[in-house]
Amino acid sequence: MSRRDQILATAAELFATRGFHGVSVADLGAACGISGPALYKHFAGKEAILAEMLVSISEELLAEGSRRVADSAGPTEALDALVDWHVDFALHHRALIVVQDRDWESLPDDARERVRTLQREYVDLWGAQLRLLDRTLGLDQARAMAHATFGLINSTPHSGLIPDDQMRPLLHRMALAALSS
Amino acid sequence: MSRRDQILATAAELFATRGFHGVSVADLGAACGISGPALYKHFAGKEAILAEMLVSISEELLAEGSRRVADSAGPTEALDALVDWHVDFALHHRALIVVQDRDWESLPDDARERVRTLQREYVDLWGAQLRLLDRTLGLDQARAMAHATFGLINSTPHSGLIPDDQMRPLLHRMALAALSS
DNA sequence: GAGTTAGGTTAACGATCGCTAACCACGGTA
DNA sequence: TACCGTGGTTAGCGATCGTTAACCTAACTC
Repeated sequence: MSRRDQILATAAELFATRGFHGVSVADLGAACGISGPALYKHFAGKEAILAEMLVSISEELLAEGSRRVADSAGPTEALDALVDWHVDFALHHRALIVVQDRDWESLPDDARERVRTLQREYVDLWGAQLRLLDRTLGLDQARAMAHATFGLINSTPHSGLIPDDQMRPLLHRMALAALSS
Repeated sequence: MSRRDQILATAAELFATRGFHGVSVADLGAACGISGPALYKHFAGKEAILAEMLVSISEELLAEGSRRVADSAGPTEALDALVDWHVDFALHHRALIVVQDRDWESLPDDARERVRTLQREYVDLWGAQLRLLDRTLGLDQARAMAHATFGLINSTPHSGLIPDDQMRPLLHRMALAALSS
């Protein structure tokens, strides 16, 4: 893992527990084993670290989500694949999930707009499958259902009460039940 | 509404959108129509504002939740009443819901411990009803299910895609379906 | 009418913030 | 061997932070 990647991973953990404004560049540097100003050899600034983190995970969520939908035979199978993917992502990147919906307001304008666009596409990816299952569902209602399901799955990092191999099927089952209601 | 209450309400809005560390006392004072240092006539410090905010909503959630469970005939009715209460609270206090699970790490030690205790009791209130419905459910599994449901309902403030009178039944239906899965 | 209190003000303090400047060590290369 | 880019260091800058101090004014009380 390059130093750059180490900084991104460490920043995700620190931002997740203390918030973007609650972590100083000196803190972040120290957690990486270097001094604060050394970070500027790898990133343009503190905001640039947050931006790269959030843009890349938004892209990854959307890309793999799109792939899974394309590989599915129908909306039921697609939603199952989407839930599986999102649960897997949330369990493997707890810190990133927390940072994404907590600190995206701290992004510089261009990155914030990019993340918002990617997230909207990801929500609509879910919404489209929901509307194929229920033709009476409105666009915004489908979006709201997708959003609520993200909330359900993303709440995982806060708890961590049971081991992952129990948490995964539990979240999968609850999410599908909520979407099918 | 007293000035004290105005400060608490304004702080909830600002903390919700910019985070605890992202709001200065000067910002908060200005949003209340007074100067920054004037806040110290009403609160011991910035952290004390956050503490009062989070402790009081944790107490309110637990108190009304307990009341609704006590007034219910059985676990199914109790869970329905709990969902109804939580959805109602989340829709009426969007800002507080956001601050509660974003900035509780910024609380001073004693308040953080108090909030954690109240939240644990609230989670167990839900968990107990879930375990009455399904005797095979473990304690931590029931807690995890309650937590996931909070995530589903609490995600509402982020979206706001559809009006409240549509959002309320949607969340209620999804939450109950998830809990009954 | 004098005194007290509640609720404001501005000024300023020390700490900490993000960031830049200046410098240094080292590995690869001409 | 001379040189240059990479990735570090420490010192320090200006801005902003939470907080305190000193002061002011209006309302209420004895």
